[in-house]
Amino acid sequence: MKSKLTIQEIARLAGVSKATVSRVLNGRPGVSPATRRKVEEVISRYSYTPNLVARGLSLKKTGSIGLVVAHTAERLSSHLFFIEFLRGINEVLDERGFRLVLATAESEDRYETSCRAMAQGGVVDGAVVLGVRRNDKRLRYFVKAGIPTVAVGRPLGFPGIDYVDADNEGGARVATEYLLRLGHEQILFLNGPRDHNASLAREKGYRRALKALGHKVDEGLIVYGDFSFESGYEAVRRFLAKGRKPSAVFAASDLAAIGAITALKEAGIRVGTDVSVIGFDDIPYAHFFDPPLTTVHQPIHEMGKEAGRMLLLRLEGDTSAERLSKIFPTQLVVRESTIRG
Amino acid sequence: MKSKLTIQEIARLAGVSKATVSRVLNGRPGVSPATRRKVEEVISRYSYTPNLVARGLSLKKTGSIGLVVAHTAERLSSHLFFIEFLRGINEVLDERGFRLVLATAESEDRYETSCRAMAQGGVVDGAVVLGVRRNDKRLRYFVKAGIPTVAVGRPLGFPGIDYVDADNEGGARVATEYLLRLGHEQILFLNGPRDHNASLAREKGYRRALKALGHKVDEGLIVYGDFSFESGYEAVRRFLAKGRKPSAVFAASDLAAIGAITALKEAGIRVGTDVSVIGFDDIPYAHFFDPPLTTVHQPIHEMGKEAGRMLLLRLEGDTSAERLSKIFPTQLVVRESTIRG
DNA sequence: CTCCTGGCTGTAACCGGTTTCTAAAAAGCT
DNA sequence: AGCTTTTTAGAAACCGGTTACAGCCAGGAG
Repeated sequence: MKSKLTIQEIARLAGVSKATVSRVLNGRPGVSPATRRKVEEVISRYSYTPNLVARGLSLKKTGSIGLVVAHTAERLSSHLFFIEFLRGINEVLDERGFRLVLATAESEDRYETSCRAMAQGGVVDGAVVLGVRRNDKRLRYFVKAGIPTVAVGRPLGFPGIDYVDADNEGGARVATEYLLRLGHEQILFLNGPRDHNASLAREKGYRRALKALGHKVDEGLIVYGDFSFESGYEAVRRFLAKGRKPSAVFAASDLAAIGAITALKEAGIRVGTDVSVIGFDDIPYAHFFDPPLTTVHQPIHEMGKEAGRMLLLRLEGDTSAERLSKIFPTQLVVRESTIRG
Repeated sequence: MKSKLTIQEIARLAGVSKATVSRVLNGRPGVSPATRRKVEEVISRYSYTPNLVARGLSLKKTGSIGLVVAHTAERLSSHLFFIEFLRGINEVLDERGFRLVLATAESEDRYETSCRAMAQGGVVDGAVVLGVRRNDKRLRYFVKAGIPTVAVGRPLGFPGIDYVDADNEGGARVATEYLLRLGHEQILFLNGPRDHNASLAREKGYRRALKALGHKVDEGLIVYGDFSFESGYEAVRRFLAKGRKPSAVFAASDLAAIGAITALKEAGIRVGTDVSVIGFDDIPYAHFFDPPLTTVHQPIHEMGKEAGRMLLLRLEGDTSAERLSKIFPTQLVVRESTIRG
């Protein structure tokens, strides 16, 4: 069994003290060129790497960032969001040597304990919280622990927290207006969960569009779900079962839109001809669907990168009280699930 | 600014020593009920949580598991694999209080340094490596550092490493035989990268099926790609450009299969009628495609859970030299991208 | 030649926990 | 009551780094 090399051991082998080795490792001044070379030689010969946990304890910096993502159970839509976001943020953080630590769980309570451990246990220097909700408990933990945090989605109730968000309201509004201009009157809105901040913003956009174009809001056309395929599917089935038939469907996620399309197809209704459907997210598969899905695009990858940049800024000492935030524009991508205008 | 609570501080507040607080925290014996209650009271009043980094240094256990995943650039197929796998393994690990730390990068060299830091820096107790290749460098790092590691995919060249894998060979064989029985003669095989172990196994299955049913292998029908949509799309275009027309396509990933279908459609070839296409993976969207994709299903979620269990076993002291491994059966899921038999 | 300055290096304290060892106190036994 | 055994609790060492501080030595100025 190889006993791990310690800085002490390297010091002994190089005939110097721990302090000197540490200085060499961190490129600090105060070491003569000759000694430096000698130590470096030993380090590379034994291919020594310092123990990051010990360093972390000493510096009170771990080099890890927590990525907190809602219990993932069956939420494919958030999955795709997650993966794109992950790629974006990792790109930025990895460049600076930060690692990502995941906090994600299926059940609410486990979720909470792992969040708490992460926030208070000092295992992360910063955190990114995905899919913030009203009065988000997870966010509260990080704030209380004094850990720099970036929220993805507007963190209502946390005035000091930096965030990135997509222009959910604008996107929903543009999509709804587009449907209205196509001549649709009855637009079924399949929203996400009631307490999800993004849902609120999208609903606002939906309502605004109707008002702006002089329509009344029919509350019976607004349905809440959880962004999933099933929730879209079931909502449309229930709607049809009541004997009503939507002229258009606007879903707050692509997955729910696909669910809706599936239900419509089953009922013999032709999507893109008899009825229009618009989704939200523009997941990478949206243009492979049958029919290719018209949807509201969010620049998720960019949002991930920006979240990473904000966090780095804070970690590298930007103590300005100024709250950082960036809202990314969304864009309607017209494909074939909407009727031709 | 709140100065973080330390065990020292709690000890002072409770009027005992650090050692006693530590014993209470870890439920160790040797503390009288009265003292224990007193300490617990203080802990909960100040809602103190021990610093996990310090604990990690002392115990030489961090409670973190590294999840190493190939540079994700544009590999959507692996993304979906990744997310499903993640859910599975997290389910098992979270239950035991382990965190997941990601090592993933876009560029090869960054990837390597972050892997090395993870392996040698003592930040993880164990590791899971996804998508192993021939002579995998990443795997080597972990082995050298003596960190328990589970590979996903058969780790050729690492006889001692535990692994989970899908029955790639069997799956490919069954799919190919199915196509042959449908009467297809010219089966274009869109494989993954040459050095990917899963690719090798799938190719073996493809060849075996042909031999078993008395067909010759036409080497010109085997093409290597990278599992991506584009690679499937381009491969089929090139094939068609040569004036050849496949009677069936078997792709080593669903994404590549979709790419192939797209190229075929563009050429006016009807999939499921003129030609059959089979994918591999059964990504969650496979049945939404047009046409719904016939594919080889892998129980990714289960594989994730099993990888987690293996790792836990090792971490909890199973030092048996016996190599652990589990091969999960794959299953052909027939939908509508193959012609009716 | 002495003194001062500045560069190099080592010692020791510290980060916040765990654990071994030992002393004191309490309990058990005759 | 006196002695042994057991329980309880604290002191101190340790995990593997970083860093403040102090000492040493060489070179330059006076």
